[in-house]
Amino acid sequence: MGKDLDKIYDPHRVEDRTYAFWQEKGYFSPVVDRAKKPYTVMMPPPNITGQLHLGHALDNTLQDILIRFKRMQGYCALWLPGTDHASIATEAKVVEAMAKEGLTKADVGRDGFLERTWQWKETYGNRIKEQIKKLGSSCDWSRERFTMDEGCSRAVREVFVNLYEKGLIYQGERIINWCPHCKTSISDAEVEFEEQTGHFWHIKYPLADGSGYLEVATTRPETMLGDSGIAVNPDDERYKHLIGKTALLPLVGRELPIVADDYVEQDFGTGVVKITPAHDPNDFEVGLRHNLEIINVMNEDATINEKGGKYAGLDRYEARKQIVADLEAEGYLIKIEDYNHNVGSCYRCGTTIEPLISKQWFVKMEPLAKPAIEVVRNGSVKFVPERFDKIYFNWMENIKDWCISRQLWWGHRIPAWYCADCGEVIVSKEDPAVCPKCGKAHLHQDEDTLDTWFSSALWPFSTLGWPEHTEDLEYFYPTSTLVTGYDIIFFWVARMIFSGIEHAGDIPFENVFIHGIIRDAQGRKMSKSLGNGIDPLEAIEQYGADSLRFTLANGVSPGNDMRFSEEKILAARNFGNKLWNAARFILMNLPEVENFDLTLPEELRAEDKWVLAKYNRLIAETTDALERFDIGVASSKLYDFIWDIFCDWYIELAKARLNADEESAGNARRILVYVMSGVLKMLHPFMPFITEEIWQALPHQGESIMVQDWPVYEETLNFVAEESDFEKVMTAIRSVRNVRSEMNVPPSRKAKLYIETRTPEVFEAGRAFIEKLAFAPEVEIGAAFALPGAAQAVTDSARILIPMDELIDREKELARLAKEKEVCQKDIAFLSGKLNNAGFVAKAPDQVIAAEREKLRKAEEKLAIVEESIKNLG
RNA sequence: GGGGGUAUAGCUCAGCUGGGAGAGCAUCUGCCUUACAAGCAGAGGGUCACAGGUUCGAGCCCUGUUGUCCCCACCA
Repeated sequence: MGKDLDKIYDPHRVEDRTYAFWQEKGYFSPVVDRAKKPYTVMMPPPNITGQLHLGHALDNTLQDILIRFKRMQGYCALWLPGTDHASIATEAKVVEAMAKEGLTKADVGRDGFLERTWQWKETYGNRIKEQIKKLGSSCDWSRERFTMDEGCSRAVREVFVNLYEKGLIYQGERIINWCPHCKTSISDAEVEFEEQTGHFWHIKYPLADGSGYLEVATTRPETMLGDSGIAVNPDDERYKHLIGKTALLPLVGRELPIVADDYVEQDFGTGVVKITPAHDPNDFEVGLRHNLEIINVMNEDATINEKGGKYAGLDRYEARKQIVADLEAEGYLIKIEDYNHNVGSCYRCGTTIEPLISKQWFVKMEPLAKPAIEVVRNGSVKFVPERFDKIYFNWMENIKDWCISRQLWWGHRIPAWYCADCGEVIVSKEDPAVCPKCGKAHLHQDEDTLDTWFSSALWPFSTLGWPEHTEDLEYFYPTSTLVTGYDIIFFWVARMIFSGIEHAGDIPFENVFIHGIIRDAQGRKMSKSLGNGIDPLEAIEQYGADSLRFTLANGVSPGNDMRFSEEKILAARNFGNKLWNAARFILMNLPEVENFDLTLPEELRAEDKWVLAKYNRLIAETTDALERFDIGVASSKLYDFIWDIFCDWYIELAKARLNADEESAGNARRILVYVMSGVLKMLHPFMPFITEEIWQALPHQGESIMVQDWPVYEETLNFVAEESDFEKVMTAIRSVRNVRSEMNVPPSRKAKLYIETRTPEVFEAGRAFIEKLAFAPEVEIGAAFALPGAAQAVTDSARILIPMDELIDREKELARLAKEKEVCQKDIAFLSGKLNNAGFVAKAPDQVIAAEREKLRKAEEKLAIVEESIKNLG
């Protein structure tokens, strides 16, 4: 890393090399140190289904910012990375890939399929890992985990068996959500509802005694093949007399008992409901209450099975058409109404789910949810922003049992065995050789695997070695902060919370930092079908990882979605370049880099104290914002300071000194380096590569910026009076520039300045800067000047006369001053009105009143100076 | 049906515990003032969605209305 920097920062030259350097040094891998406090973040493991998208980039950037910040603050910081096997999603991808070769799962068999899927994991898992590295993520690769690795799999078994033994996992016949495309059950959380336009078919169900018919309305006529009853409301006068009688199922002829159940609402539809226990969750409940037969009429691919008689083999929608046609032909169809209703679909493939009765494994949720609600209620686990706890409570308090078995091959196989001889069910951590009941060896393992979220739920502790009591687990658990999107609070966050409490004996994390999703410039969700997604790797390729990170961080506001656009990343790129050039300037002005005095000089000048006071405040504000997870605020504070305070002002001021006497120049250099280094450290979590590159080039101590101490606010740098004095000089400079600009005077046209002021010492101290920055070959400071032909710049502490060669436009000048006067008068009226208000003076805090008095004083002073100027003109 | 977010400059968004509205981009003007034209110096531009209320004082707190986005539930 040389001393001379290129004119433009080139991320390509820096990033991979720097990342490798950090890794070599082992900075990402913390060693358990009891003298330090741990700070732990578990990376939400990306699915191995493909590649990272911008959402991952955001999630990763936020985590890296926190972990780098905490590491610099002296915590033993662990960020543990990994990937998720994503059972259903990955299986679908592999099936799809095989289909291109003309193969199916059945062709290759379970073992063959798993072999292919592990191969997939190898390829895509590694690709994702490389992508995470490209972002600059300082996660500990030596502790990298995979949800199906040996340790995580062991944790899964341990948990399954523990829950089973406590009676919290059970097997049962329930209505579950079946995806006919993925051919597996899915949990309630995995179903997405969407309103669709459909129909209400009104059908005659004749009474068995021939005394008439009941009118039934249904949205899914094909399910009638599985009807086993008719229900009406017990209080419905229209149908009361029919309760206990039977009706005949059209087309099929089955007798259906007519039962009374509160579930039926009298004023919805016809008030008569056909009951299909095998294909509707509510009907299932009604069926249980009235002992109705459960008739499953569907196959796993949503075709009608043999119970459907002549409709057997037809797809569900084809069957619907036929049935409706037959009903009509036979006179059972009364009418068809348009009807909008919500239809559930599989969150992975979008296929309309089919509620089916099926034997599955479930987790009994209520006992687990209770303590999980409590830890959020009592503040042990905090959501940031807080409002997400409501969403969490709402879900947890109404939670239903969790269907965890999946009819998939890729995943953790359910550790249950069935004895072919005696029918015993064995649930065990170790594979059993023989049946413990009958001693025979005819065992076969349950074919199903577990919901992928079952293993993700254990992530905060399974990754640390649980169920072993490892040193890592003892030290790093509970973890500190979980960073994730609001879209997986139910899937993941909630399940980690109850799992942590239940199995690891403590909350999994203290804070849940929730961010939104990234949308495109028009605010649309990024999606493959819209083709509006932005590939983070392309963005990095084009603008550099730091630019991407800064864009994401700077735009984030906790819990809210953000829009991503070319303009924003361009602005971030420009910011990096600004920083780069500031560094170049400093370096160009350093006689040597070695043996440079990194401390502050004893003697500080007005502008030094001014910049140090600002810098000091920046430390407090940035640190505070980061502690509060206000990442976007922290980044914009840094941006503003670097651009406005440091580059636009302090560097410009320093230019006036660097060619002056050696002592002043030397001090200026030390302050430039001091402030720059500090700012680089604070910016490092956001833009790790460029800050490292610059820091290495500047005079420094230590081997890397990422292991430097985080800057600390110091009371001794809080130069309040000097700061405001120096700002008088700045205001004067701005005011002169303003006047010149309004008069269209180019900087090349110099003009001498005469400064009338009551605080000449303040302007005396700023003389050199005024000359340079207000384009004056010479500055005179005094109490009174008589220069009738001069333009005049007015501030609340000075009247500055700018004599130009040519005559000024007296009318224009008068108008400008009159406007200034008017503004002053308005200010005075406003402020004195406020201060004369008895209520304000009596009730407002003292410091507010004092501040208003000060404003009034300044306004009055400025008015006096403006009036003097006007008089001077006339 | 229930809950939540959001409404601020042409666009994207800040605005900390209530103390005279800010940034970036865009627009206009003038500058190659040798760190940076990926830049510098200026300028214009806002009834803070609407209506009430609390307060000495409201973009911020309360109530209601409207627009918009989202989550949950799911009556066949």
